[in-house]
This record gives sequence, C-alpha cells and structure tokens, in this order.
Amino acid sequence: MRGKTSATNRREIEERMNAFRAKCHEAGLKVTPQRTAVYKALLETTDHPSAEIVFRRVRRIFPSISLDTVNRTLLTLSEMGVAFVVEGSGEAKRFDANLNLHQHFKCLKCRRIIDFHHTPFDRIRVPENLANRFTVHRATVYLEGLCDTCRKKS
Amino acid sequence: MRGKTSATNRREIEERMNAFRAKCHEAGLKVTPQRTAVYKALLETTDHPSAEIVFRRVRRIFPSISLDTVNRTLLTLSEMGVAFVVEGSGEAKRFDANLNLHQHFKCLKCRRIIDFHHTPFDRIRVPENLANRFTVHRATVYLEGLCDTCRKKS
DNA sequence: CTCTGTGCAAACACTTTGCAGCTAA
DNA sequence: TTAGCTGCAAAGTGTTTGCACAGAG
Repeated sequence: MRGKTSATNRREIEERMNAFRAKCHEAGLKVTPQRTAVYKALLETTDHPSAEIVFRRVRRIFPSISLDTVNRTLLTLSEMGVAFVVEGSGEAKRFDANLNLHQHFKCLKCRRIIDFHHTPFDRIRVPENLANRFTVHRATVYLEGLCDTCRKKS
Repeated sequence: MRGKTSATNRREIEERMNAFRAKCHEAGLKVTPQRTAVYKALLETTDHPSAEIVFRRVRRIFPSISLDTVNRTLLTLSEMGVAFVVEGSGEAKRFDANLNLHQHFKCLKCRRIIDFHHTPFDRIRVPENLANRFTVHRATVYLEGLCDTCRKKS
C-alpha cells in the first residue's frame, strides 16, 4: 500500500495528469518534463513525502533533475491547487499554551494562525476503528483559507 | 487583544503558574527563573509565537536569557503537556496530491502522517460567523497521538 | 524567437548538539 | 553537593535567491 500504485488507480492517475496539463496551459505555465515527473511522483504515493523524498523518487526516472527544481515545482503545485502542504510548513515552530478547547484557522497568505472557538467542534467523536489503531491525544478541527485582511488585499 | 493580558485572566495566569511549578516538581524538573519566564511569556499571549518571538519578549524582563534556552524550554513545555506545537513543526514541508476528501492523523513519536477517511468528517459545517471572517478553502479534522507501532514500543 | 523554467552555488533561517560553568534542590 | 540547566559556539538540515543557459511554446 505504501508508496505503491494499484492497477485500479492507474487510469485515475492518467486522468489527473491530463487535467494537470490542461491546468498548466490555463495558468500560462509550461508543461516541462520536470514538472510532469514531479507531479506524477507525488500522485503515485499515498504517504506525504518531503521535497527530498520526491527528489529521490523522481531522479530514478529523471536523473538530471535538481532538488531546487523539485522544491520550486512542489511550491508551484500548491499554488495551482493540485497539491497542498500538510503538517510541517517548513516554517519555524509555533507554540501555544492555551489548553482550553479551541480550534485553529490558518491564513495561507499571511500565515497567521487564528484561534476560534465553536462549541460543536469541541467534542469530535473519534470512530472506534481509529481508536483501535491509534491513541488519540488531540482531536480538533482545522481550517485553512484566507483571513479577512488578506482577502481584501488580493 | 493580540498579545495582551486582560485584567480578567491575570488570576488565571497565576493559577497556571502554580500548577506549572507543581508539575515541574512532579516530573523532577527544576523550577528555574528562565523556565518560569518562558512559560509566563507564552501564557500571556493569544497569538502563536515562534521561539524567536518568545525570546524577544522574555528578554525584556530577563535580558541575559539565550535563544537556545528558549528553544529548549519550549520543547520541554510541549513534552510536559503544558504547551503544544501548532502548525510549523520545524520539520521539512510534506506534500500531498490526494485531493479526495480525507483526514490526517499525526503520530507525535515517529512523526508519520497517516491518512484516514471517516465520512462524517467530510462535511464540516463552518459556522456563519466564521464564514464571514474567513474564506475557507479546506476544513478538516486533525488527530494527533500515537500510532499503533509507537504505542507498542514505548 | 522569446520568455519561463532549470541547474548550480551561495546565502539564509531555524534547530540541534557538545561542552564548560552555574545553580536549584 | 550534585544532577540538571544555561549560555555560547559550531554544525546540521531545509529553503530561498541570483544568475546564466536551455528548452517549451
């Protein structure tokens, strides 16, 4: 399962690749072999690789690619909306000593993390099959988007 | 509001400080002035400061403290469970091209991010007052804890 | 042909580590 | 007294930037 492509979703990958090419054209971005290879590598995994790991994978079929290109491409992909960054923003750690129940909203533009509180979100019910696999310490709702200020600016 | 302490929660801060001292003793950790100052600085803010920012704040009342100490202390605080790290794990960015609805579980020990899918979590209803303040691109449930493997090991 | 994208190298930002001296208990 | 903590300096890891050349459109 990990990192492997099942026969079933091979067609899905092909579809996504086509959609990707279309989206590049739309956005006025060139469809370079590097870009294609990076996107494909990312599609073919179910784990959440770092740039370094994507780099190593892509290099197997595209030996001349550089890590910089992989980094830049991954950034481009996130900006296009065909990929996103999960936990590990690359930025400095941010700390929180507020142990009262609350949730976080993160602005993708100014990177601010804003606390909010919505009582129905306090009691996330972790389903049983997950509770068996994991010991859950924290279960919270996480929102991502644009804050008021940044939304006005753009 | 931002970074300020209101008169109302001044007592709450004092309470937390006492609980903190107790917790240090319990854990066999020394109650040093540096530690106390860092924790207090963190309690007194509602934003989510980086080590650098905590450092600058603490230095105002404890000029001889070093950034390393702040870094180490913040780590200690997270391990004690009196603070936690929000977005910005300090680690490398991780990417995900899976645009199908899914949720993430993060193991605090091995740092793996594991996808899971629980249909009731797919449609988080963002309350209206938030929808006014933010443009939400992604709303998801985020779990944190120990995975099966790490739980067995410890 | 043109202009974006790429590769390389250097700069940067943040974190971690090793060690000697200090201090809370 | 002494184990744990702090400050300093150096090394490590990951990301960003500037520039010249290459290649997609």
